[in-house]
Amino acid sequence: MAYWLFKSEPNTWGWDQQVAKGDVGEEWDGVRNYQARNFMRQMQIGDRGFFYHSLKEKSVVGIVEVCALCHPDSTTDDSRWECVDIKAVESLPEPVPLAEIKAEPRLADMVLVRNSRLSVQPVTNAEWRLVCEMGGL
DNA sequence: GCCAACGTTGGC
DNA sequence: GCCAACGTTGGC
Repeated sequence: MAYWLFKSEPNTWGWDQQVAKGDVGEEWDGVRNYQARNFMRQMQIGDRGFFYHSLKEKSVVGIVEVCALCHPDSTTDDSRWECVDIKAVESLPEPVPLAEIKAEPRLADMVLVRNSRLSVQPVTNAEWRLVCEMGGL
């Protein structure tokens, strides 16, 4: 199983909305970036991901699971763009702010630190465990 | 609100 | 195929 990170502007699509969708989940649509799309193509059912709020919050707030493989993005007719579906699994007891991630030397190579603009990112097993721990899981 | 970093576009 | 110009994102 692989780990990922999904980034969203909370005023566009927030964790509360994701949770409200329940086990049905929701398309992670609107991605218009080849790198991000290519990562979504690699995802398998059951892969886990962090849900990150950008802008004012800048925190990892929850954990999601991939519940549908990559398919055409329903928000565009452009066949280049595809996305997976994800569903909320659980909230982090303690959201992990970007500042804490940056302050942790073992997380210095996280894509979130290295390339903050990429909206869908891979996360290593070690990074996953550490951020879960920092979030109180 | 500003600006740096990055990706995309289009002219040559 | 290169590179300048432009647009977008997101941290500060």
